[in-house]
Amino acid sequence: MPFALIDCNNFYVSCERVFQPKLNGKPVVVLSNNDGCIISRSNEAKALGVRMCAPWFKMEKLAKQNGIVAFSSNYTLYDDMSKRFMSILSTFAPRQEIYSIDESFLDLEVIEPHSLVAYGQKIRKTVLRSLGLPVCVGIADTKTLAKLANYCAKMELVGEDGVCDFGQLNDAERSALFASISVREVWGVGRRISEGLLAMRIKTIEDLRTANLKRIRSQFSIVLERTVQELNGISCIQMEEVAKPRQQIIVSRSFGTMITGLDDLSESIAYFTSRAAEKLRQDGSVAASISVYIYTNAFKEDAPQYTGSTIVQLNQPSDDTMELVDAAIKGLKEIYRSGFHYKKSGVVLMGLQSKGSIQATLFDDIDKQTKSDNMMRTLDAINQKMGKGSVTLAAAGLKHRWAMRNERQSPNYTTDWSELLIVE
DNA sequence: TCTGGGGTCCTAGGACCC
DNA sequence: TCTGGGGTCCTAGGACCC
Repeated sequence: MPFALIDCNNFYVSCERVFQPKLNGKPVVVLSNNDGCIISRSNEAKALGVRMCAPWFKMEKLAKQNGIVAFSSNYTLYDDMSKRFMSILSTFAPRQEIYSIDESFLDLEVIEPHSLVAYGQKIRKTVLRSLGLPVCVGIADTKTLAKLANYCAKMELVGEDGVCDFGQLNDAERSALFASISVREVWGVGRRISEGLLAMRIKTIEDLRTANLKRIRSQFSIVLERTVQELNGISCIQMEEVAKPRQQIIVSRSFGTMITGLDDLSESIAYFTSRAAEKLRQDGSVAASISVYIYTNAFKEDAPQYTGSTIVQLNQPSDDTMELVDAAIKGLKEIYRSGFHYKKSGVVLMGLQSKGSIQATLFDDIDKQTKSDNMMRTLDAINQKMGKGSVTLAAAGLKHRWAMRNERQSPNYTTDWSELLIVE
């Protein structure tokens, strides 16, 4: 029962290139929030030795020498492109699991085994033609293998034109292929686990596939045991068509400049909490508690370091921005210490539950609750219509001295009429 | 000067109870 | 008073992912 994994090549870079085709064939990178480090690279940038997660300030010289074009990340654009991508894919299979912003599993059970490769090609061509994004397709009997087949397609190890179907390989071919790839490339095997595996002399994917299951279970966990099963074609990880409701909502940022005062920190916390509360209401959820944290810059080893964090319980689960901000500021005051240069702060909404499931009796003051709901609905409606952050709490401030840098951001081509691409 | 942000799941260990 | 085992629930931290 074959799964396909479709993954966009260098997704963020490819999104930028759709609107600036002259960048095709050129080295391009996209930077993280705050223009901190590199999170997406074109193949040409990879060929120049630009590493994933490399700090941008260390790469600027190389960039200048080689004409690397850098963009600040534009999540509004990427999210919109992602929605279009997922919508196209949904027409190719009865069941789809959206796995990340640029990856999706499809259930290809209904496709004849001998025509899977051609079907994969059709998916590729359709996405490229209608959206301009290059993708690779991996096809196999389990999700773990489909991820691996996708990797093989991307690296051009087997398959052709960006499609790899493991069903086309016989046992000997598969073993030889797996023996040539590091175990680190397996979905679910990260740095620590690969180190542990190495100590057991398990280096390649073939080593892991043929490893003793009981030993894997006892030395590691049931998770890795399932991975080994999946490498052997036994499907243990099912498709999840309906996204589970989120368990927590995090909003955090590094600051564009160091800040020291409680006022600036309070502004940032109020602002982040407002954003988190918006997401919470979009999900139709309420939070039972909120965690607040602040960091100094760990990279500045000679500067005094401090991290503070705390969790504030709400009187009752809430989705009201003002209540959440009050709680967050209370938490911040507990953990704030003067005399430090702060680099980052953040909030986490926790204990999320569906608003509908909260018993009416919990809302002891119905009147107050209705007022709050109306206020939040209005707030969200205005911000939706007029743009993010049009109406905010005074506590979130206007100066935003802590705001992140994003000096190289592209326009919101697809979501803002005033930023449409102009063809000259 | 300058080093991302947002998630999930599992496990171990402590608190508490019988 | 001490001793013991077993169960549940919660939380913190680790590991992983994109």
